[in-house]
Amino acid sequence: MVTLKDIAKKCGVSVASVSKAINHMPGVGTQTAKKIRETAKSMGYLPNAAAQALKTNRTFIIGVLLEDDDSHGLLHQFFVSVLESFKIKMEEQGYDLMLMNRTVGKRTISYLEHCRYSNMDGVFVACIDFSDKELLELADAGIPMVTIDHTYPGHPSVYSDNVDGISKAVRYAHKLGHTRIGFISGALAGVTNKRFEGYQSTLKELGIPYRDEYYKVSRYRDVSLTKKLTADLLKLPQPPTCILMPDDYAGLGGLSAIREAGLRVPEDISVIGFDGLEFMAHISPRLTTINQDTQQIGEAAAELLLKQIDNKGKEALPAKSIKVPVTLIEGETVVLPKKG
Amino acid sequence: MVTLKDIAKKCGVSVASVSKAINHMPGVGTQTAKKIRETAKSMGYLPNAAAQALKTNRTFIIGVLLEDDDSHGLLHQFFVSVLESFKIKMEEQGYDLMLMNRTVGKRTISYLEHCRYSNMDGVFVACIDFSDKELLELADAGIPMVTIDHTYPGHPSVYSDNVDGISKAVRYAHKLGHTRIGFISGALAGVTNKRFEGYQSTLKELGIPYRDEYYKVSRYRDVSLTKKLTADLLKLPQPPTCILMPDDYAGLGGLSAIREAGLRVPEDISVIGFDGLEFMAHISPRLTTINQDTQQIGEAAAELLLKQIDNKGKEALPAKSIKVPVTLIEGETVVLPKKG
DNA sequence: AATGCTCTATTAATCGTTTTCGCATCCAGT
DNA sequence: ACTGGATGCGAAAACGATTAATAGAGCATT
Repeated sequence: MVTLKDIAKKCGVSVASVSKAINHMPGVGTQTAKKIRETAKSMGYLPNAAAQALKTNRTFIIGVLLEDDDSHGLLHQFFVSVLESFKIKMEEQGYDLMLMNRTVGKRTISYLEHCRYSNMDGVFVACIDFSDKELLELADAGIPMVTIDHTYPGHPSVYSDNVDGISKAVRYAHKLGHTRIGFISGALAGVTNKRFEGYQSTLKELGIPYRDEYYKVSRYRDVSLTKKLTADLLKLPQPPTCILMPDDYAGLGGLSAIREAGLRVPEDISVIGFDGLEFMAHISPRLTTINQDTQQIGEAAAELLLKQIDNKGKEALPAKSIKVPVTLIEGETVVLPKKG
Repeated sequence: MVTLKDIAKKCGVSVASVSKAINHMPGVGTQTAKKIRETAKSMGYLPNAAAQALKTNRTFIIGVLLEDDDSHGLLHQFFVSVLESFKIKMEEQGYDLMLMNRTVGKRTISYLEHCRYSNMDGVFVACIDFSDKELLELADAGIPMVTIDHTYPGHPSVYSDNVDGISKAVRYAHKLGHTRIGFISGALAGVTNKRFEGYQSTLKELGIPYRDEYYKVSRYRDVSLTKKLTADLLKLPQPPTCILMPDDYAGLGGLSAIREAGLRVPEDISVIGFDGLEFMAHISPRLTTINQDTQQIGEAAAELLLKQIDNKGKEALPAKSIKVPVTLIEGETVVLPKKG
């Protein structure tokens, strides 16, 4: 392994000069600096991250927290898409992404401990259960952090315009003639509340009375629960003609319940999803859904996190959050309702 | 931040003793050691990873290479599932996973450089293009490495029993009465060759003549190319009655081509996928497919990598690889062929 | 010629650990 | 009482980098 010392010896200068030359710091002659940099390159020098971290207290490591209830965060298409975009942006700035966890070598540690142990410069959080004690602890630790879909006091976050998303869905269904619009939401949380708000307010705006039996609480990405709740909706004496799903993936359960009830989508029942997962475009019928702009979300998250990191130590930033607009993707699952 | 020094001061002992006590090394009295460990815990001591890495030359960081042609490795369900399982196993042993990349801070570096810079203890590689120059460079660097689906000389790997997988598919189709069995494979590579081998040999065994026009080369996960090739197969004067797809995801393209040709699955054409992706179980018709045991693959990969890491410096291991059995998941996409 | 200034380059301290080595101390065995 | 081997502990040298302080050289100004 080539170290500063090796380069120093070869160039006949001190280690300090080499360090300065390589980092483009003042205090080294132009000629010397050039020569140093050249030999460094020719020797294939690479700084030692550990040594740098130890000395500078900066690791350029970002922790990624993608936990799900069933610990399958990485399988969550939506979050992974956001992560991809986040990753690209962060890498441009020289950061590495490390997956966080609660077990470092047999014994269990907390997220915060893992964070401190690895000396992470910041944390990216996208998950389901934001009320987790460990997350709160992490949020309180003063480590730069950005969250998706949920805001912790003192930290910035990025989220889709959920109110508008559901509103767009309801309006679209209404435009095509639906008035009996059911809504199966995810578990109760910030995002869900916003969506419910959009649901209620848009119904009101359109002059459609809110019917409590048309609203069900499922869980995000839970296919079987969503399937069951969809079946329940279909059993109502006067079932909805259009159903909004918690998300595309859970929506698969909804579609399956409808099939099993002997009904067809969209001829008998219309369905609208949420997320805009890639693979949904390839299955039949193509799901009409509210698309979350994962690329923009990821980039915004990166930006906010970088800003926080740069600002560390100075007065706290006003923790600005960013709301990302959503769009409706017109698929094949919404048509005029049958007369009934 | 609590350091060994702080603990030493509080306990009235030397830093050396503290270090030894905490690491359960001999050379410290039982009493002293106990006291040291207790105060360490009470002070909330956590070792500094950078310092440890610098001193010991071990980082407990594993690089994860999940690149795809279109750089969407994380979106690849199959690989991500394997990664999940790998991750759990590695974390148990105290390792952290870091996503690898080619850009660290503006300038582009190679995988190998990234690896060296961060001082990774090992690398997990799962991707498509194994002939990438940079990968070869990485494989030659003598860093512990494990690959999925491809074997580099000198390194262990884990892969599904691809020969048997396709063989199972062909046999299953044959058992249900198919003799015109088409095969759309992924791009030519190790895995594909194995599968083709299984295809040919099983046909032969069953006494079905191999027909070149029934074999097409697509690319893994490529929906639109697979769609086109499926359409081509259907246009044959005597099209196959059952088609094996490169993988479940690409298979969506196949299904879509069949629909667009005005045919139905499975009534008109039977289809068999490969992978056993989770979400496939939720769409209709449920895809009959060859399931890869992602959990076992991930665990095996972890095991092999750990063994290599432990063995570092000693004589090279015989680079044992592991073949993981596959199973056929009976879905709804294969039935008796129509007479024709 | 003395003074002051700018520039370059070096010395040395430091980050938090691990680990080798040496010095006491203590006890058993003679 | 003396030797010899454990045993417990500390001093100090690394690991590879950054950075403040410092010293020397060169040049211009008075």
